[in-house]
Amino acid sequence: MEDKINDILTRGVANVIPAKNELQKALSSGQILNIYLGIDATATKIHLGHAVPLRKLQKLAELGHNVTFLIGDFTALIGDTSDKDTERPVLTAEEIEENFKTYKKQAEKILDFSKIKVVHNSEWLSKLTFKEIVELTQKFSLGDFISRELIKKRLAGNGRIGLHEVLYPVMQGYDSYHLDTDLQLGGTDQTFNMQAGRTLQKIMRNKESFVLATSFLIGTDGRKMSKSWGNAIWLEDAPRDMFGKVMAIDDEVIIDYYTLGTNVKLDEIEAIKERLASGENPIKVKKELAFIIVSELHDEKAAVDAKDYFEKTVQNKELPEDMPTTTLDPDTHLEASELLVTLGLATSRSEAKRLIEQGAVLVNEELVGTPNQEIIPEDNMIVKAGKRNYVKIILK
RNA sequence: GCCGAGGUGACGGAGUGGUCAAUCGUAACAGACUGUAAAUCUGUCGCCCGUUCGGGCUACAUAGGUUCGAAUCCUAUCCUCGGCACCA
Repeated sequence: MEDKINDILTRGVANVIPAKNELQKALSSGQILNIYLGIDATATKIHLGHAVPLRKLQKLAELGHNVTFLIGDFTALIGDTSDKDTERPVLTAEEIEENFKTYKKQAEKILDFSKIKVVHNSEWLSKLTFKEIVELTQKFSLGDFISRELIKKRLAGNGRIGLHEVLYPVMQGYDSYHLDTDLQLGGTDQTFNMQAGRTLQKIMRNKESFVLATSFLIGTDGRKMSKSWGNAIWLEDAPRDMFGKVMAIDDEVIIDYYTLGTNVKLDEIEAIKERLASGENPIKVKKELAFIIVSELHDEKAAVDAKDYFEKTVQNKELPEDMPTTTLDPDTHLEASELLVTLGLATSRSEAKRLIEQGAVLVNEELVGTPNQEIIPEDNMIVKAGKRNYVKIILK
């Protein structure tokens, strides 16, 4: 119990407001807390970084707290046409449900929804009257809003700030009030908005509540893991891809991945840190990490296969046993460049030509020298273009 | 509505009459190297054709036009952004 609380309070935590030890007291008191985490209703894909607060939510649910998963469908329902940057189309209620279904399928790898209540904030936000909204806005100060770094920058430049943007923290704060929240979770980018909930709980209920902001996970290229950078490990990545992506991370972030991306116990992670510090080859540790991540998000069998595949194809440069096959007529005599296109190893003949000229194409382990070299297909002939793409030819 | 800026390849962003299939960065791909699918280095990065070297086609919001020649100039249209105005 104490261990679990300690884990919740330290692992991947960027900030606890008002203070870590206060939250610890609340969590240890035996009291059942109202806890929630909100997501954008447009979200459909989850990556390992998104999963950080989800893991925390799950652990809190396991401790028996009253945990709510909130779908922020209200802004998606009213649309946000003035804010073109974020491309928020108006979604119908059906689309929102559809989105959540895809989201949930992935989130279930981490969350046990039988322990977690799901709500939509349109349920209460759409019912607020203008009078109520005005009263709510009175409780916030514009100064706080514009003193944020990002807003300041936009004000200083000629970036435009829509008035409605001021209302987002207000809405989020009202969510928190409506759920009578004791603790709100979110990524550290949500800290400001989450604090609005504290503000309202204090003013309207005279109740102290907590905000726990989780850290970002570094992506496979060293920058913050993000949808738009293309450096994310997605929960739905196929096991072999996932394994490979983990292997591609910088050695320096191995411990971050253990901490933020797995459920490995903190003291075990300490031991791993020791091993790395003592000069153990990082690739070994990284392989263990990749194995754990794949096991947790898929299953152990998939992890065994992915590890095996990685060792064979990447480390030993062997050909995999189960490579894609294409059936060809024995009479098809094609030029090498054409063959690559028909096999789907290149999208155009120009590309095929380039690959051949770069020495990337092997037929039965033999280098193909020129693009117009004629290839006579044989049964079980293996055509390889680059390190990772191969096709086995089967004759009709 | 008015004024201003602008719409270029996956993205960011140069180019403002020929030397532009279009600088550069990122991403991607290939090769070398490596404990790794990392990093680094090198190369490639519209399509099609002929073995180097070239040739052709399609492209710089859309449609026309000027010109021997346009991503670059003109006209119209559509769209984006910012400011101002209007809002009975």
